[in-house]
Amino acid sequence: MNQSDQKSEAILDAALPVFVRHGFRKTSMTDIARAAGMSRAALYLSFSSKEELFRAGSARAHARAMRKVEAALAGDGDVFSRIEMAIAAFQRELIAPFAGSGDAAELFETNMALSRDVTLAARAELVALLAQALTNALATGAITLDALHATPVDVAAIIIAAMEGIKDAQVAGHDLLEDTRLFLRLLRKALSR
Amino acid sequence: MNQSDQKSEAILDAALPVFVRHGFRKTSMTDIARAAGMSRAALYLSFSSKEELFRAGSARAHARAMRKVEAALAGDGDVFSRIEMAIAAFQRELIAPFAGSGDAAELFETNMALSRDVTLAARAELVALLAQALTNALATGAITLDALHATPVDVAAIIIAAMEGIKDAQVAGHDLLEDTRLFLRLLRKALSR
DNA sequence: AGACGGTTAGACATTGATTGTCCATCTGTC
DNA sequence: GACAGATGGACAATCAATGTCTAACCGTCT
Repeated sequence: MNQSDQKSEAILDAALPVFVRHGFRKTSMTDIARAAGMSRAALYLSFSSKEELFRAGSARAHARAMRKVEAALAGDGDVFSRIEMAIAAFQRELIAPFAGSGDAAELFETNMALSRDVTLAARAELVALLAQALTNALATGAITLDALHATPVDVAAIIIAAMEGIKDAQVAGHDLLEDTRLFLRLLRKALSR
Repeated sequence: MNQSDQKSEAILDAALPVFVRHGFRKTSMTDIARAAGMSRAALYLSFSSKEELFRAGSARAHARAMRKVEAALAGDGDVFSRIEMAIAAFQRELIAPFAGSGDAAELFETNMALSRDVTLAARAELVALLAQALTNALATGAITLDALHATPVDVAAIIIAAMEGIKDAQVAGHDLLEDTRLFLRLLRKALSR
C-alpha cells in the first residue's frame, strides 16, 4: 500500500463516523477535513468530490465485507452455521455501522444513488457464494431442496432478499440480529431432509 | 396554559432532541417542523425565527431548572446534601440533556450568544439561593466560615464557578457527576466546624 | 350554507453555506 | 536549491436555509 492509499484510508476512517453522525447531506467537506486532521485543500488532493469520497468508502466497505464473507463460508460447521456466519459478517461490515445513525435511511439511499454498481455487484457475489455453499451441501446430502422445487441459486437469492427486507425493517425499529436469527432457523428447518 | 402555549411546548419538546443531535447550526427549521409533525409555515406561527425558538427553549429549561433547584433546597437533609441535590437538579435540567451531543460545545456557545440574559439571571439566582442556604446553616451553627474569611455569597459564587468549570471539562471528556461529587466532598470538608 | 381560525404546500427573494478550483506560501526531504 | 505535498485564503458558482407570502384546504361554529 503506497503513501497516497494510506492517506485515503485514513480519510475514509475519519469520514465514516462523521457520515454516521450527520448523514451524507449534512456532512460537509470541511467537517471531513477537520475529522481527518487536514485542510480542505488536502482533502481534494485525495478525493476530487464528496461523492467520489463516499463511493470510495462504500467500495472499501463492500470489498472488506466480501473478504469476511468468503472467510466465513470457508470456516467450520455445517452449511447453516457457515451461512449464518457469512451473513453476520456482511451485516457487521455494511449495516451495523449505520444502525445507530438517525440518518441510516438517508445513507443507504445515498449509497444506492452513488454506489449502485458496487452494491449490486457485492450482493450478486454474495448470492453466488451462498449458492455455491448450498450446492456443496446438496452434493454431500446435508440438505435437500426436493420439497422446495428450487435451485441453490434460487434459495440463495431468497436469503439475500430476506436480508434486505430485514435491513429495511431495522431502520424502522426492528432488531437486525434477532430477525436475522429467526430467518435462519426458518431456513434450517426448510432445507433439512 | 392556553392552546398556543401548548403548541409551543410541543414544538420545544420536539426541537430539543434535534438540536442535541445536530447542533444549532446544522438544525434547520425544516428539521424541527418535521420533528414536531407540522409544516414550516405553522412553525413560524409559533416562533418568528430559529433564534427566538432557541431562546424560548433555553428560557423554559432555565425556568424548569430553577423550580427544581428551589424544591431541592427546601428538602430534607443537611446543607450539604441539599446543595448537592440542588446542583444535581440544575445539571440534570441544563447540562445532562446535551452531554451526549457531539455538538454540546456549540450548543452552550449558541446559548450564551442568544440567551445570555436568561442564563446569567438563572446563575445569579442560583448563587442567591445557595447563599441563603449557607446563611441559614451559618445561623444554626451547622457550618462555619471563620477559617475561610468569606461571606456566604462568596462561597456560593465559588460553588457556581466550580460547576461551570466542571461543565466545560465534561465537554472535553470528563465525568460531570463524578467531578461534581468530588467537589462537594471538598466543600463539606472545608465548611465543617 | 357561509364565515372563521388554523393549517398546509408551495413559491419567492434574500441571505448564507458549500462546493470545487486556484494560488501564493510554507515545510520537510532529497 | 529543487521538489512534493500541505496550508490558509480567495474565488465564482451552486445549493440550502431563512423568513415572508398566498391560495387552497379543513373542521368548527353559527
